[in-house]
Amino acid sequence: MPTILWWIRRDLRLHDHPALDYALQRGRVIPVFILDEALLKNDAPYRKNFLFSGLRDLDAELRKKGSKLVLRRGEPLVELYRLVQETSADEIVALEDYSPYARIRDERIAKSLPLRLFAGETVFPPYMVVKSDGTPYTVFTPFSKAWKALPFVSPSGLSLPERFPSIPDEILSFPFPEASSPEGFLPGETEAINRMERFLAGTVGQYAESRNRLDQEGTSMLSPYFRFGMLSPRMAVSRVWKLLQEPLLPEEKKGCETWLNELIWREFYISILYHFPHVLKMAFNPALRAIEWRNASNELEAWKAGMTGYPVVDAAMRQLRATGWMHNRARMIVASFLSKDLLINWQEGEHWFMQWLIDGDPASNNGGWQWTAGVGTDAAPYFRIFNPVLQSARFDPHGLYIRKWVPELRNVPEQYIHSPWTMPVSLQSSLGIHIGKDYPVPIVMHHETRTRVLEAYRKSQKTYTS
DNA sequence: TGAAATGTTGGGGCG
DNA sequence: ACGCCCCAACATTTC
Repeated sequence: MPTILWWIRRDLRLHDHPALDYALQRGRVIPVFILDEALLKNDAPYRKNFLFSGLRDLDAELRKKGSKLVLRRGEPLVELYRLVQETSADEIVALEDYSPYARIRDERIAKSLPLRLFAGETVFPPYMVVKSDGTPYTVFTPFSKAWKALPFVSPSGLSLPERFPSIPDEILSFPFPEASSPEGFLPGETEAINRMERFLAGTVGQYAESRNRLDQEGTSMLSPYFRFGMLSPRMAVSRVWKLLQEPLLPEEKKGCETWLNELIWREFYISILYHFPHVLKMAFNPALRAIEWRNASNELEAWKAGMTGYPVVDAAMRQLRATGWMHNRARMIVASFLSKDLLINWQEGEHWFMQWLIDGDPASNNGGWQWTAGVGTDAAPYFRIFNPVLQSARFDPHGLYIRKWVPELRNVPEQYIHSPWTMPVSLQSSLGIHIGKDYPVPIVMHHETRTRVLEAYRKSQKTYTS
């Protein structure tokens, strides 16, 4: 009976897993995770904690079935080579990982070891969703049309065996690193599936509207689970397709379609990064690569710390630091503020998000930043500039989100909560909140920065065309 | 998956 | 009654 190493990377699940299904059918499965030493450095603490506690959860699930997760540390190629020798494995299976780093790594490994890859990070692999001439889509709407036209196959529903093959004790396995899962995000596929079912049973009905509300829990909050493959995207799409076939209120139908679209956006950006890996280094739009970004480290620091003087921006940036998560609408607002109002290179924000986001993923994060900065594929036109005060009033009408994350403004009346610097001094005194002392004066004025950024973008375009 | 600037319309106050 | 002005409300265009 052949021995097969199941190399786990960003697919911490047992359900709907083509590589695992294959391995279980073919022989004795040894689940392995290889901890790259680079991962142990002191960055991305929330994401790392979520991953580590996710590994523990997966190990616990495997132990219930008589197996376990073998944890190794070091260079993947070296460790896999050793493992193949130790276990006399015949084959290594894994899910395709489409990030540039992973593709290079896997290609190298496949040259010297029997590595067999299966699709599963996305519903459709990025090389499948292409135009008839084979070139990739760079605009979302045609991409999503082509995506929806591809033949969708629901997860096989293969039931997993009660018992997995046991793992011989002599296989070296490191102890799991200490980690506690970030607040609000229990790790693991059971939690992921429960969350999705709760979402589909309720919230999705108002999703089209409520997903934008900063003061409500209107989003699915599933991103960390997709990030680590604790939830299969194909499973999610299968569930939402099924729901769409049931009789639904117009609002519910709209909610389901909007959520499906979000799942397709995820695949769109995975596809963009797959076909255009250079977007990690520069703007997708060549005409906007020559923008003269401001070098304003004090303003960048104020943005990072949530001390810009714009309550909605500060609330969001503090939420990120405190929890590792930020509401999607808030991500757009703070990204627009950094790139447009402060005219600071969006890549600074991209890196900061990767450092702190529990769901940080190069494809979605880069895609989102390029979109907001207006320099990416199918990007918001660069002159589409968010007014942080209007966004705040529209999506946090009573200032509840602000009050939660910027407690020094807790008692500011609704009328002034989005722009506290407009409070009369007498009111500031009676509330005991002095703008400039207890909470910052805005570091820039939006109406002034608008013209500045428009000029900078225009200049880059002009340089490019001439 | 905007917002600001500019243009148009129509009702009401008023001489 | 009529024209004029103001301005809010809405529409269009511009960035």
